[in-house]
Amino acid sequence: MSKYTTGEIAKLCSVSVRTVQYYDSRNILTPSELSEGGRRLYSEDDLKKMRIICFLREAGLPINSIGELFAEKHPENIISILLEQQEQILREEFEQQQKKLSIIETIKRELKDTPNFSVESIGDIAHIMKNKNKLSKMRLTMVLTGIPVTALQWISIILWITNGLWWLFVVWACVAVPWGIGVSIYYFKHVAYICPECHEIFKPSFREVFWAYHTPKMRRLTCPKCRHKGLCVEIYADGTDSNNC
Amino acid sequence: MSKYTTGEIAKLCSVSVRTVQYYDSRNILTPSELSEGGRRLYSEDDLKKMRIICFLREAGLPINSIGELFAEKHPENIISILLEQQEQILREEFEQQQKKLSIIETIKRELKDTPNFSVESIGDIAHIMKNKNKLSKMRLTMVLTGIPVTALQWISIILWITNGLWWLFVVWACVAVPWGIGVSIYYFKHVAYICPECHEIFKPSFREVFWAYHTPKMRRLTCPKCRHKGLCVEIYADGTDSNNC
DNA sequence: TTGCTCCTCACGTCACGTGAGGTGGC
DNA sequence: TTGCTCCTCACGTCACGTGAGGTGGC
Repeated sequence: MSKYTTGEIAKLCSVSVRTVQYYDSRNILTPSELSEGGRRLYSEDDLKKMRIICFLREAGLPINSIGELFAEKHPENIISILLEQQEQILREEFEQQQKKLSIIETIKRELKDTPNFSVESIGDIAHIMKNKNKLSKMRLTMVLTGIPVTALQWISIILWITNGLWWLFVVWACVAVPWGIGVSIYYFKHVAYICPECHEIFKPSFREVFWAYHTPKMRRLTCPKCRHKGLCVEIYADGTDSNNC
Repeated sequence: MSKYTTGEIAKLCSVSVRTVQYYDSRNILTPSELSEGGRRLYSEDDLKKMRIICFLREAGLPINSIGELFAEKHPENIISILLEQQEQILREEFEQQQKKLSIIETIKRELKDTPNFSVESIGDIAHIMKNKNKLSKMRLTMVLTGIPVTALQWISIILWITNGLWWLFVVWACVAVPWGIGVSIYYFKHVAYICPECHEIFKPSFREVFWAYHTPKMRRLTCPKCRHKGLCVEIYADGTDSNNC
């Protein structure tokens, strides 16, 4: 029966000598024999065990778990549990990776598109990304509540033209006008804007918002802090004032 | 200008007080003021900076890099480099994740399919996974070299039947027989088998391999160590003997 | 005065890597 | 005898977490 030294085991398993020594100190794999000079001597079975340990480590299992596995009388019983746990952990890490990548991609895109990009712009991106879901949720809700109102509008118009039924249109108007005002105020209360110059987050007056030129995601406003006038990105903001967003 | 304490900054950025203190000690974010009692006081700008730091950390950037970024006079120049690096790292980690997951999936599958699964079986799986590519590469090479031989076979048969051209078939036989023997020996030299009982890796005699019942990936053989007779998984093994595989 | 928050050490995490200084074995 | 390998401390990594024991500020 051939015996292996620390260095031989290390080479055969493609790890460092230090790793083999470390596994001994942690009682993960203790050599089956010691030479008179105190050197570790590993058997063929030790080598096989080491190969299994390295393989499980490649799967990301922590050495403590591997140690427990081998200490167990019936390792078959706990191995499936360990594997399930590990798979769960890996899937969670996977989601984290996706998040990180999406942050990097977003910053890279802004870096390309924004002419005078500064480090502060990253703060703006953070704000936009974090409240993106809330903002689109709110926008979607508005569109959905708008559907019955719009439906009533068309029905009343058609009936007016075809049957001369004018009073339904009046009903619609009585509903639509307060609805429009209410929705606008609600929307206005839940958004804020980021100044591209000084990166201040501010809430302009309702009148300014109402009349300002805008694209789906931006609006031309004047920053109350630096007086810069230009397109400001719209973000979601909880009611009240601009300090708690 | 309002001032924030350590705890307030921590709460606003969803981190621990310890993290805020740690960033100070590492000179990532030092408070712009200290109270008379020696307490950290952060300004509005500090808060903004902290938010950017936390966001970059969410992207997985190491705090040292973030610190260097803010120390730079023109951070715009190095941010894209940092992002590229980080993306590279994430993509590599991603590949690692895939590898780990595939290992776990493979063990789980074997755990289901193998009736008397033991920890040693994991060593077999490691062997099979590691040499899978080499084995399928060798098998593919054999199939590819077989194509011209088979083509010649059919051409010679057809010409014999249609034109009575018998000598081309003789040529084919003179090529095919040595080719068949050569390929078989080559293949035999580059495979070994794993005993499902004692997990020994062994190379049986050519005759036993030749006559044994087999499936695409297994062959019914007798293990030289434990004398168990059963289906053994075929694996790739470099020439010579079974010790260096 | 009483909670609450904050302060600074100082050690722990995880799986080793990296020397330092000394020794075994061919 | 000379390289080479191996041995054991002991500290470093990374971004904090977790007490301990003491103090500031409402």
